[in-house]
Amino acid sequence: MTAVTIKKPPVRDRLLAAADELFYAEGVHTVGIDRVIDRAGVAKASLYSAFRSKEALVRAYLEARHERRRVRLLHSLAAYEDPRERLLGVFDVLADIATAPTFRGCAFYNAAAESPDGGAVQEVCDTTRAWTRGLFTELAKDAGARHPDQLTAQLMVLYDGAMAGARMDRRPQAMADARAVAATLLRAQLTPAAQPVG
Amino acid sequence: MTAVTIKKPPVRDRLLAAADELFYAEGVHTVGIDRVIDRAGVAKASLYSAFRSKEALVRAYLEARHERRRVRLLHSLAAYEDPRERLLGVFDVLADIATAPTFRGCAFYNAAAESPDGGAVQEVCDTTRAWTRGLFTELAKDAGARHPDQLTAQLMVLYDGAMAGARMDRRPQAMADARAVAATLLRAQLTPAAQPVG
DNA sequence: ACTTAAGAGGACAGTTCTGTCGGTTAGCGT
DNA sequence: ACGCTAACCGACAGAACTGTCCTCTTAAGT
Repeated sequence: MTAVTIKKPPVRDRLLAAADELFYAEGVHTVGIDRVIDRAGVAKASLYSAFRSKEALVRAYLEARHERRRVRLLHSLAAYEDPRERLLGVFDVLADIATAPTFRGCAFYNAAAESPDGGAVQEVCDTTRAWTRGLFTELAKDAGARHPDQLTAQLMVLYDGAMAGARMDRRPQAMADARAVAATLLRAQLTPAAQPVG
Repeated sequence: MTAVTIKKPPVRDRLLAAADELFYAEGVHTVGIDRVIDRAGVAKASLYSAFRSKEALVRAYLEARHERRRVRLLHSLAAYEDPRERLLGVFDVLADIATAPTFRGCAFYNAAAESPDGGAVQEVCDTTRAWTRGLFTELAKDAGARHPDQLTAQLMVLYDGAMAGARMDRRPQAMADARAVAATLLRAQLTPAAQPVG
């Protein structure tokens, strides 16, 4: 053996790519293993050697989604100079995502809708949402918000609502609506005249 | 025949009640017919005489949900005098709904997440959302909003986001967050100083 | 050239799902 | 008392699903 570097065959990647397309487009429960291995061009035994079970594949699919979105967001936001623009830039990225013809809403919410509570899916969702919340808090602080935690909670509502609305109404414009609301909220948190919300 | 009034046996109601609990709690695709008829205490043949197929049962389940929510909303909102309070009252109703231990987000979004696009589920969702949108528009006009259509779009984002956030984070407080944002938006649409968002 | 391991392909078991059908029981009006 | 219908029970067909296992091919390393 020549000090093999843990060996990383493209089998895993092909499986994840196939799972990503199918699971997102039709739901993790609707799509069976056979469909995935067919599209990946992989034997069933190979799948079960790469992943313990279908649930493990679903989990990996969601984690890969999260990682890609994380990178994309951070990369896009890095281009902004003004911290307020940067915060609103999140919704510009979402608008981009929602215009894709394959867009079908939040992969995590979708998976959670058809998965048992307390399972692996919920775990990944919690992690993902915690990261998003942390991002918003950071952005809110950088933008000079007076109540970053409150603004974070409100931005999460906008984030979730924009994703859900764009999906259900097939209307990417929902992202712009959310962005407009976010701009209003941010302005209110910077203007000294705003009163605390009760 | 004694001018039978289309006959309405309780079988259908028991089926719908069982379907409501199970489909909402675990997802329409996860729950099989056998589980439904078990809980309803109904024979399988009875189910298929009352509904053409499982899809028809799912559709009826969603339509019944919509009807109940419609009645509940209209009834609750009728108690308000001030039209602005009435608009925000929608989110108070949602807060009530989200505190129920069985709350698991929007039944329509959940069903859509695991159903093929363009099917019966999407149809019911479209109808439901159109009604909700109409309600918001009406409330926005009554409240004296300057741009009712714009406000409606934003309220839809808040509605969707509150439902999604409360579900994913197991945090009914998201409804209050959305209400606070709605109050800010409404105030901005009434104050002459607000500038158009764009 | 030989060895070895990875992966394709597919059969298989065991379960579960939807939808249908026959046989039987209970209730209800007449 | 009788007949009719609604509904229960269960068996069944046919398909689809997850996960395991076995065989054959292929490619890479020595």
